[in-house]
Amino acid sequence: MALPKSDKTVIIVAGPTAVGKTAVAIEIAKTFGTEIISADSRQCFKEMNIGVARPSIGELKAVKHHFIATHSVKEEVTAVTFEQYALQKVANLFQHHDVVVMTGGTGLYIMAFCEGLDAIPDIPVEIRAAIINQYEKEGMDWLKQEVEKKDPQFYKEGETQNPQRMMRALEVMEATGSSILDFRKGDKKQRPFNIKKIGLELPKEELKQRINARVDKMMEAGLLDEVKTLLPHKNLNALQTVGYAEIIEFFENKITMAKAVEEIKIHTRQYAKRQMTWFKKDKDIVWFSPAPVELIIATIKKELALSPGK
RNA sequence: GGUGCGGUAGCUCAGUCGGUAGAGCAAAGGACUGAAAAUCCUUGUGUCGGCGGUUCGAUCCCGCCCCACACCA
Repeated sequence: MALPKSDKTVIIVAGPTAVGKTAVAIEIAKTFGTEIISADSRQCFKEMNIGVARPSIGELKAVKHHFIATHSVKEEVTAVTFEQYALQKVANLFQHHDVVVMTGGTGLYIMAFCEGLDAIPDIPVEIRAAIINQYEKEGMDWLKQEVEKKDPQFYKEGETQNPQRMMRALEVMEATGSSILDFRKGDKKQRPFNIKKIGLELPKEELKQRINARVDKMMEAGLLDEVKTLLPHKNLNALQTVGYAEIIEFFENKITMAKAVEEIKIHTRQYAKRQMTWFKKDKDIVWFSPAPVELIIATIKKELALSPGK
């Protein structure tokens, strides 16, 4: 590609939950006198704080963060929302900074930012609602029949056991008349800036202990109260979240509090593993231990000095 | 001490009218293009409490013992 090389760089700090991304990102941002964009599908909600491990007030003050507590759980936030938000934000920040830091654990959001998503027309809300409604009433068999009938290609190649993917395929077909497969070009967009990706990882046992400790701290910090105020919204997508779903079950007397806490720990571990599976596939990521930060920063500085365009 | 009910996968439990056993959860691995902290896929595992007896064959039937729980004393 003959695109002119940019002297602007986004440093992305990825990794599993509870590995210590926030602290590292803040140190990097301080080093470069810049700001942070959070790539987290749950920390963007202003009603969710304790349970999503939002950075502390002190941390947020130390370095300006974006996409934190910017949206309401009542809004629909997706990977596309993030892609647009982050591209806009980065463009603004580059007016005064050469480096911007992005950190977060939502792999799809980071991918959307770095490579873009294939353009698919917006789906009218009525179509989506009707499909969800009917799926809830008639179940997977109905969904499969519909997709098999209307988008046989997807039925052959897609994940026919996965209701979310099947409903997505169906809504695209019904709204556009074309298969979602035809929209998936899979080509990666070029961004007008450089991207450096670093990953943070810890030995499994150590991460487990950090997760356990963090969950206990969340309980002490008042997770129960936070979830209680969100009970009226329990069906919203934002509330389908580790740490919230389990406490909701407790409030509904389905499980004990001890059980809820135990399940949060387990589900957080499973989530961390899924994150690692995603990020390990990305060969652009250079992996580090979260400590010492100095090593990470020294490596970044060296790379930036070598990087073309400046 | 007596009676009852149990002891089966890491956990909760199902099952075998006698032919060496299975679900859910957990665990391990994976996928992922507009719900992604979501959703989905794949895969183990067992001296079936112990010792005897009956039987061609016992985890299943019988006896004794051990352990847990409940009730009665």
